[in-house]
Amino acid sequence: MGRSPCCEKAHTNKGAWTKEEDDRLISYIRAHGEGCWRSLPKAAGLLRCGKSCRLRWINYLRPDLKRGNFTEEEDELIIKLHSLLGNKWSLIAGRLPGRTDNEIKNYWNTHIRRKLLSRGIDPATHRPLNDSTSASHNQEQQQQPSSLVAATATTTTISFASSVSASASAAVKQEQDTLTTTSATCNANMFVGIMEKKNISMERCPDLNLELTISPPRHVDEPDHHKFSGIERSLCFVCSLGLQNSKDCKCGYATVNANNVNGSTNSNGNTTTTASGGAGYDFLGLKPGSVWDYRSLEMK
DNA sequence: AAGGAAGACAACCGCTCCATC
DNA sequence: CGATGGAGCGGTTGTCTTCCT
Repeated sequence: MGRSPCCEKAHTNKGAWTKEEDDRLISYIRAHGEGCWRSLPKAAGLLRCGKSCRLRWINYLRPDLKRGNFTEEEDELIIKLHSLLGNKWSLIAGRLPGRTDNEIKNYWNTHIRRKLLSRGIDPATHRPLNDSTSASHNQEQQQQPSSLVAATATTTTISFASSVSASASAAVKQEQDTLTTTSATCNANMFVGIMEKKNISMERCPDLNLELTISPPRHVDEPDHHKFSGIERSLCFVCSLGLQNSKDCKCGYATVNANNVNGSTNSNGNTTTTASGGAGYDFLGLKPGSVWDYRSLEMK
């Protein structure tokens, strides 16, 4: 296609940033805000590529960054999220306030990978290293149509490695409780479809129970927009993921919601509606009362 | 004390996604 | 609807530091 380079490499500095460059970048962003990274270097008087400026700001200079060592809780959360999301570092970073994707990626490669290996866990699959079934299991999943995978899945728990800390175990237990005590039926095929659409590989969730029944729990203070035509109903799994306008919606929310939106719809047609107040479920640490908008994970 | 190995992390590169024209 | 460009992401590399012999 032959696109132009993002900057004139001949006239840009590379390598470590100097204090002066940092100061220039900070003061410029303080004055003008983030964005327009391509034009920022020139405007700020920096001999740097726009991408380099963006990276320096996001990974190092941003005022809301949390520096210092990762806590044990953060460790376990990263492991848990990685088992769900794979190498989606930006998504994982979105669940760890003050941490950047680059930081987490580096930390994973230098610390957690080794930590898991020492526990006898494959960092890539989150299954025991000597588990001969894991490889073939994954292979089967890749070869089979998703519907077949769903039909043949028989495990009943979501496994986040075997030797997690007590606190992480409690968190997992809480999520499992949330997942298994809800009412509406999750169509396994639909779930696989969502996972595929969102690029979440089923390989990453090897033990994920595809026969889960899943929905937000019922709550006495359920907001009115969950009561379709005045009748209280549970959201289907698609809607619970924040994909209320999806054609995969099975609960009818999409249809009803088209006429009764409590939020906004962006140019993609993706609703950014969230439930206000009321019911609480905590899938991946969502605030009580929120419907999971997948994009909200990208918090940078 | 010196030098090599390993670890840690900042930064770069190339690709993809998405909005705009 | 395809081309284009900006922004963001994930993989990889480079360099500095620490550890070990």
